[in-house]
Amino acid sequence: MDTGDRLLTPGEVAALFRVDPKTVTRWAAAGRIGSIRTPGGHRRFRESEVRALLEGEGMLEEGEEMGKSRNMGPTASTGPGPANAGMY
Amino acid sequence: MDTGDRLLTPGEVAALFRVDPKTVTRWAAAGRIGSIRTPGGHRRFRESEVRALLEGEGMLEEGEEMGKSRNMGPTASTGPGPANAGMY
DNA sequence: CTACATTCGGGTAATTAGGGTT
DNA sequence: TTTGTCCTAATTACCCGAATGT
Repeated sequence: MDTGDRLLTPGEVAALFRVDPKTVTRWAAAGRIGSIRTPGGHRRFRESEVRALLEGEGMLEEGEEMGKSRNMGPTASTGPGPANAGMY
Repeated sequence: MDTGDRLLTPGEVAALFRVDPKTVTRWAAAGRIGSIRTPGGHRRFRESEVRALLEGEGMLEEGEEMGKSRNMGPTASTGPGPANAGMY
């Protein structure tokens, strides 16, 4: 696996997540995503980390339509579950 | 590989379906539509999947109305079919 | 050096999530 | 069973001027 430590700008990450670049900055400020700062203060993000966040819980299970059984299974957090701090 | 399609916000999908954003959120929670979560917890939907759901009603003719018989037999499937888009 | 786009900061609306109810 | 509306809290989007990167 290529570590792919290519650095992405806030605008690139924002386009991938369909959010505002300012939002990506807030993620970095909140510690939800690692960031590298340039000497001038701008942020850069690792592509590998961004991709991991994108596919973290997107297209895993896709099988349904089989009976409407309310499967109260355990919360299967597949993959690197980011510590959700926002839970009231 | 990279799906490379645009992401839609719940409000966008709700406007396409003429429903409340809350309903779209319920669809995602029920697993009827794939969703990508931002680190902040908000959902984003793939435009290709949404369009497939919007126009996918025409290729399968399933005479199925709103549930009047609440008899959930073994073959009671309320759905147009497995719209699996996960091809890796 | 100038020119342009982007990204800093903060501050304030708009949207979304979640639960419960009709 | 599905959808719509109520609420509160969190997240996100757009506003500005100033600084940074190419």
